[in-house]
Amino acid sequence: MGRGKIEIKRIENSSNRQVTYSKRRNGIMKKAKEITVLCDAQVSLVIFASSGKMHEYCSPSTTLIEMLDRYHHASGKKLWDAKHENLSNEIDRIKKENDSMQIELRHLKGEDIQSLQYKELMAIEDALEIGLSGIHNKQMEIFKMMTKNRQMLEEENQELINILHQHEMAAMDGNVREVQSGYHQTVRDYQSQMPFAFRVQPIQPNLQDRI
Amino acid sequence: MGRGKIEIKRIENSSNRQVTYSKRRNGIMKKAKEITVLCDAQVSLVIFASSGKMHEYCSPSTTLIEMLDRYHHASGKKLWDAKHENLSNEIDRIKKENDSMQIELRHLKGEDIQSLQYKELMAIEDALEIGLSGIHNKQMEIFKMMTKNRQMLEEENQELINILHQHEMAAMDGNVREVQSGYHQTVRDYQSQMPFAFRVQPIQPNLQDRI
DNA sequence: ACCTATTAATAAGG
DNA sequence: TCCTTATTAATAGGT
Repeated sequence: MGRGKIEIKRIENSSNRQVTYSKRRNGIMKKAKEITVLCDAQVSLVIFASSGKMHEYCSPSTTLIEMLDRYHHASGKKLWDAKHENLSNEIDRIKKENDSMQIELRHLKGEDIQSLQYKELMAIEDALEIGLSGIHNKQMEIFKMMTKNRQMLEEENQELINILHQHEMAAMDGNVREVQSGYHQTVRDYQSQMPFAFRVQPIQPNLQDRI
Repeated sequence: MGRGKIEIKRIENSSNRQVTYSKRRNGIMKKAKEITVLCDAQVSLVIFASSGKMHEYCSPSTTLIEMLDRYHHASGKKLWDAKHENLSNEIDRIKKENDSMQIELRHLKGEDIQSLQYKELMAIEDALEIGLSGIHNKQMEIFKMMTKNRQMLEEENQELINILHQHEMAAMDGNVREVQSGYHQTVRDYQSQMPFAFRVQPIQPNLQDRI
């Protein structure tokens, strides 16, 4: 029912698929509402797009939970117990994952290694050394950054001292009134003659957060 | 879409209502199947007629339970009783624990450390060094054990060589008959004069498993 | 999001 | 419930 007939098979063009999805989703929702009104039926409709986004409809005279209760009664399928079992299984699975990670962590921390065999010790040693070298590289990187930052601050300081010195010299020359009245202008001039990097602005804005 | 237009309101004629119900129910089911195939969507549809009779559709790639699970996550609405709520909470808790362990593991392995702060790097470094020293201690222990074991084997070897030598000397002395007839007795004598540790018995029973 | 030619759904009747 | 068919509704493709 459109400009052409389409086969009922996955729409490969993803943007067409998305458009068709939302049109047809609206269509189904509308049909669900209509059958609810026309025929006194009760409908629960849950749709997940392939993107994972969910839409739902539930007839206004009921709730999803009530529908599921009736489903349970009508079909005999135990949603609750099955759900319970699923959750338990998932917990078991995750707990196992947890345990093995915990063991790995303890081994890396040098704990619980009494019963380990030589090969296992070697593997752990390798992992630790790789980790340590990664950390050392990162530390070196930070160290270099700090050194560079310190140098820049020192140069900036020196420059500021020089400027201050010039300022004092100018004041000592006795031209006090000009200095007082033109103070702000003067400072602005000094700023404009300073290279950008030496202005009083954080050069490594978040450096303090990392140290 | 029929011989005439109808208003969307309850169909009062009960037999008309029933006919329309089954036609439209089929229509919705068909639409649900179509959107599933066309758009990669997942649909769960449960319909109760006013008679109480139930019909359902669920996309073949999933189950109602799975859909409800996803519903739970996507909407945040609680469908389950307290028991299930507890299980869900436990899953969340364990998953969080899992995640933090995973992060810790990755850090110890020198992964994902780009965004770390200096203090954190130091802590990881300390942990790695402690772990490494634990591993080294254990390795040293194994090494000492192996060395000791080797020494004992060497001494045992020497002792056996000496004994063999004595044996050969006795044989060369020409007392061949006595050696032949008394062979087993002789060996037993030699064994009884060996210190316990030098007997041919595994001194570190499972050493081979550890190397 | 809107348009519209075309197909699909279905109301009424048997 | 199934068939038929006139009619309305949904929607595919394009803008």
